[in-house]
Amino acid sequence: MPSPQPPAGRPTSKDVAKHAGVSQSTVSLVLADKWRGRVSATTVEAVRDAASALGYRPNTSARSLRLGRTHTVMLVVPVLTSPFFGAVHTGAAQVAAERDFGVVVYPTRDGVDLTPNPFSSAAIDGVLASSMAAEPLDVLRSAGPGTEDLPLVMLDSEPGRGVPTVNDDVADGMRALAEYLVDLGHRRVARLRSAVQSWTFRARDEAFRAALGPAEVVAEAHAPLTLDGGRTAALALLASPARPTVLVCDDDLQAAGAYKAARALGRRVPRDVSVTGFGDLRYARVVEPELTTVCLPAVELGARGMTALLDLLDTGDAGPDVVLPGELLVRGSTAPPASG
Amino acid sequence: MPSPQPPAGRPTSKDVAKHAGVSQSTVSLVLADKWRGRVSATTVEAVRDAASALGYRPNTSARSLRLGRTHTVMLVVPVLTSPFFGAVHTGAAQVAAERDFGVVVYPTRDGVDLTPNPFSSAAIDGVLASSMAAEPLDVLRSAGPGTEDLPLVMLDSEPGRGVPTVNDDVADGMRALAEYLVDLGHRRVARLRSAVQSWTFRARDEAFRAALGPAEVVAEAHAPLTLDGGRTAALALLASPARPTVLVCDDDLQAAGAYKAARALGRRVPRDVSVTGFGDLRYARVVEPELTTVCLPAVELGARGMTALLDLLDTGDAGPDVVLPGELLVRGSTAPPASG
DNA sequence: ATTATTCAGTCATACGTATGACTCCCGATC
DNA sequence: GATCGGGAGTCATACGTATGACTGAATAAT
Repeated sequence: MPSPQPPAGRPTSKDVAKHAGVSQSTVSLVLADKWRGRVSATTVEAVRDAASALGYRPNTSARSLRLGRTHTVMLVVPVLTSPFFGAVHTGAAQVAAERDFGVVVYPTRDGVDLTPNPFSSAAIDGVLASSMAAEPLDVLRSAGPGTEDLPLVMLDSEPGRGVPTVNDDVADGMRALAEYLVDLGHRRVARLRSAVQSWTFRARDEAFRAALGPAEVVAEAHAPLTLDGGRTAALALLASPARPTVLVCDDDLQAAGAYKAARALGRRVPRDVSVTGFGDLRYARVVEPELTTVCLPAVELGARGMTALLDLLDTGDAGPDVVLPGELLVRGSTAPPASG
Repeated sequence: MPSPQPPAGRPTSKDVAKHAGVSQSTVSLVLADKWRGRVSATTVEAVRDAASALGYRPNTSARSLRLGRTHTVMLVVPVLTSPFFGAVHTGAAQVAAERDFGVVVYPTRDGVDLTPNPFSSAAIDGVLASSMAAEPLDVLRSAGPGTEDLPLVMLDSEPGRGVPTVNDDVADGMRALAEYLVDLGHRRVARLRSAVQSWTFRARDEAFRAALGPAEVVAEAHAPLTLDGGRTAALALLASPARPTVLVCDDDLQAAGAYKAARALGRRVPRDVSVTGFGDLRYARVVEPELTTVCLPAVELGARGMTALLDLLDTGDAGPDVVLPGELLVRGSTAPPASG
């Protein structure tokens, strides 16, 4: 006949208390490091010993219930398969882990908006949202009651709209790129832009055009940030009667597609036409010739964004908007234009 | 003088109860769909109306505390920046969302093992772990007390060790690849393998060798699954005195590196040397010529894995081990060996 | 010697939900 | 007329934690 099992589930603070010969409150105090002036050093020691002896880990649900905070935030990204957003996630997750926060990632599937409502199933203290198609505030508002005032930090979004932002300095990168191309001698530029018209893409384009000086954009197309999107659009641009000498893409993967278009048309990169990308996570160095591109600090973007969000949660202030510098990486896909 | 604010936080089941003129229990019963035989149809209606009128969403922490289950699982992957694991995540997240589970992702950083203990900060009902360097069971055991018996499903791990698995049929893909290469006329094969020696890589290699027939592996190297890892190792393999006519890589990114090595040595792909990859998420079609590779159904892998895990949680049974077919995709990087 | 202060803890309660045990009422059965 | 059965709900409690209010003893100040 089996003796009545002691529960033997995960140990609770009560178990620790019993083991250390104190009350549950004391355990809680000690483990929350709020015992100064309330508990003696020897008791603190005893509680700590008991806790580690039993392998005690506080119950997250109970703590969340009590404190009204879940210690979990949501990261909103367009897709999960992009190395760029993977890197953003990496940076964000690292900071979150250091500050003992969990991260749940929600993919918007590239513009398809938030359905089903992701906030319904997860208990979230805040949101770190990166470049979305719709206005972030609208998105949150439409996500159901109780979410309007969820603390929010935006990545790569327009500053100064009442939401803290952490951005790449896309403008600076594009400016450097424009100046470099002009110096090479390019005057007729084709632009292969993103199909989705979010702020960050508009900002890039404006900065680029503003820095073109003697050169001008003679052809332009919009396409998804994919290999095939880039290839198809580039096919048209390269055949443009305006005869652009360089193709400036909004994304490295688009640029890789442009390579294929150029090849299909019998044009050599960079001899017959130069190509540039944007982003530089993985693709830029895979292709041949390696791609001249603007490198964005994706890991740091995620890290700084998460830092701002957690600061916002802890202190009510996310700190000043952050702008991280991009960097122009000159590689093999750009050359002076073919004469003529 | 401000009137004493009604709390005005998120509405609770008690608020719904008051609004509907019933007790909190009744609300709970109705919303959990357990009212049959206990609540009349009209009351059910009233409760539902009140709930949606107030925008009530149950408090996840309280529910978790009460039920002892968090409705959250952890997905363990080597890295976050890989399109392959991004796709696994996509599939897993989708299934989880459908069954109202949250997913938190934990990256092991490619073999660096689980530190700090990820299970301490998150409250988790189960783990879906994909190809890790260490034995999964050891990893879980070492993750601290209380985690040894966490429900677990493994992706791409050896079946029959007491843990439910969901695998790609890597063996079949490799067999098809070997036969294809032999048919092309290749006899001297170089193998560029993963640096980490987990089961899935061993299984691939064994299947490949077993199907080689008249051909044989004349050179072999281990390297990280990166561009530079592939390039460096391929440089040595291609210079091997055994003069392999084809380079079979464990990963598409490695294969892209091999392209660069070949180019550096003045060898053309596929005229002078054929190259094959493995995985096929994004990189395989970016490179030129496009890569002959074995395509793995990453999204479905994640989806089936999550399905198995949630079944395990719900019914105590994960169902039979799953094996998903891989597919040989013949593209431009393979050709008959150069004569001689 | 009395009062005030500090120290070292404990008590009790609340967070929001889910559920077994209970009550009450009305119609049917014996 | 007394008993039963079941329909329609409510009550009370537990989950594990955190914390403001309290207590008792010892020490310091007056």
